Amino acid sequence: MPDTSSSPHLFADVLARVHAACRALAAEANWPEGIDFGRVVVEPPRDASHGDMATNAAMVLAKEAKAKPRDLAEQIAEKLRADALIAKVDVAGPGFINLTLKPAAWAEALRTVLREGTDYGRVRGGSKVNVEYVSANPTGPMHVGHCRGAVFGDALASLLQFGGHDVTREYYINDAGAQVDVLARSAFLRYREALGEDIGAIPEGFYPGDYLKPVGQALAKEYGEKLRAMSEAEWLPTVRAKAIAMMMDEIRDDLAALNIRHDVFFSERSLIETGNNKVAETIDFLKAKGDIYEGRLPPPKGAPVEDWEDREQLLFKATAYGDDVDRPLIKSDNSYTYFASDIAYHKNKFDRGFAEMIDVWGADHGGYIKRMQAAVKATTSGKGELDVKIVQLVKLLRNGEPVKMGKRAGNFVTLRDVVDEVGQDAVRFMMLYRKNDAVLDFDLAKVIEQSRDNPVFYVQYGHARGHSIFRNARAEVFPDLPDDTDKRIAWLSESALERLSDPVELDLLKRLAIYPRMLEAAAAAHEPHRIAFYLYDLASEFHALWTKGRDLPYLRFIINNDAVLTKARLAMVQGVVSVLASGLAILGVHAPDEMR
RNA sequence: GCGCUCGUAGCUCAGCUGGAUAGAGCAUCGGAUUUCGAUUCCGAGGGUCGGAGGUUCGAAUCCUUCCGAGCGCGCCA
Repeated sequence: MPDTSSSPHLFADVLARVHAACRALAAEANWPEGIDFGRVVVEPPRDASHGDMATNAAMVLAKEAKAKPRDLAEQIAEKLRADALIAKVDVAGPGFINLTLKPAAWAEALRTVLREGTDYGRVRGGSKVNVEYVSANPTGPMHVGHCRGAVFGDALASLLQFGGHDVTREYYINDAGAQVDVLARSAFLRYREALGEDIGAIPEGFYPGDYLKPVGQALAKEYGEKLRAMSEAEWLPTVRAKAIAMMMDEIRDDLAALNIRHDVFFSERSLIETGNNKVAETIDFLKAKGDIYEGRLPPPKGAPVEDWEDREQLLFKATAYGDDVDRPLIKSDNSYTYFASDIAYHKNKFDRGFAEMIDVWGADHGGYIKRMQAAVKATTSGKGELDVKIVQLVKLLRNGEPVKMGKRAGNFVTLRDVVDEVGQDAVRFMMLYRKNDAVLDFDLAKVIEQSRDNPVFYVQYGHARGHSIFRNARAEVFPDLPDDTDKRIAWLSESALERLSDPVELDLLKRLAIYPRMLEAAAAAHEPHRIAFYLYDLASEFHALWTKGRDLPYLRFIINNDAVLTKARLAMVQGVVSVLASGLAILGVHAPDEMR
């Protein structure tokens, strides 16, 4: 259980009070033992006129308490009326209990924001989680297609970290299959080219991209003519290792352009090292459990396979764990299938202490989920849990028109091209401003527009506007308002927050109070996009309040002849600024002090 | 043929793991704005939540079944 006591927030607090009321009632009315309060929630009602919060306690508990929901609601409501934090309790509809809090509760919520600063909403003491993302093949630079999974995985990792988990960010390097041999042969061509040989057009079946030229040059510089004299079997391991190392450097650079850094780069090849063959070990392990057998598979349906050969082969009993068909582990050439090493890899994660694993994959790998989850179940005896997050395709547009593929680096737009054109912040925010499993349109022209159309700008501008207000306040009212964030917060925490009483101000405070609850839900669901939407809403509410000050001068943040009120409002602005900065930090997007 | 994902306003999408009268942004229409520093703000119209059944106090959400779209479908990673 995560320890939430270090970060009390209003919704958790009220939920605890509702629980207490129910428990008291349970004792009085002799409810059966062991009633589960887990389904009781406290949430903001859809319609604000119902109050500040609503709970479904009576409806959820009615059956077990053997009471009618309405009656039970009345009894719980009666208990809650005695609560010092709660101003009004109503029972409505089928048995909702609507709560209206005393205004002081919202001031207190703001005080919590200021006190906790960048830790507001943070939870401590959670479990170990492994998030594996990107894992692009080391056969070339990253292209736009990789971008979304990279950003998503990174933000999810940050979100879980903020939610108290001990997170490891991991990259699985597919450096063992046939593809990296093709890479090696392609690099060898470039090596011969670097030695002055005319290699002509790159033949079919090789990687044609210019990005392998530096590899060839590096090989020429390091080995001179030596490799050329060798047979392929002799030079291949050397060339392959060099090419993979250089590709991984390039990929790391690409990721750094998005401010993404992994903790662990795990090599697939390391799993099948002679003398320490984890794949063989894993297969033996599953054999001992009876999850592996020699058998035949029916030919695949759908698209016909020309060279289908019916043969006896080593199969993993995936169907015993929810998959549709058993899966082969060894190819006809006696090497392991990708799946076989992937089983060993995930078992290895579990053995390293990760009972919770998250993999981020592209949409084209959707068909692979069941078998991988089956494998995790089998290798961990059900103790390990794998959640696979699929990120859908990104459609790259410019002013609504699909972007033609460039030919600079092969036949794709590189991740670097996109980051260079629109910037890291726009890429990161927009990749997260959509549910991960929905197709995303990414318009290169729109994301750098400075308007409300562009949520990146809109949210960042909210943060900048807050700072603009501080600058003005310093010039007009409080020359000693500190510039340093921590000092400013300390300075503002002495404000008369009870002066914040206008309904629109209270709405803003309520929005701030929800932040920890939103984070909790987003972390539990593995859905970082909720943060992006929350931030947009918060910024929107803040901008609206700012504009209101034009028509209604008494709502301006800076009131020249009322320093006390001004200070309270600056405290509120600070609350907004803090939360915007916090949320943007989790998404990995900068929170600028001014827009340029 | 099978599996996975998705289907919500004219368009692009949210909808807090089952809650009350389904929400934003574009676009359309109507207003406000010589600004604490913008590129804003307020309001209106617009919906059979793909269709049909079911589960229960209650369904966009869960189940079944159709329809439609995308992805995938032995030894490719």
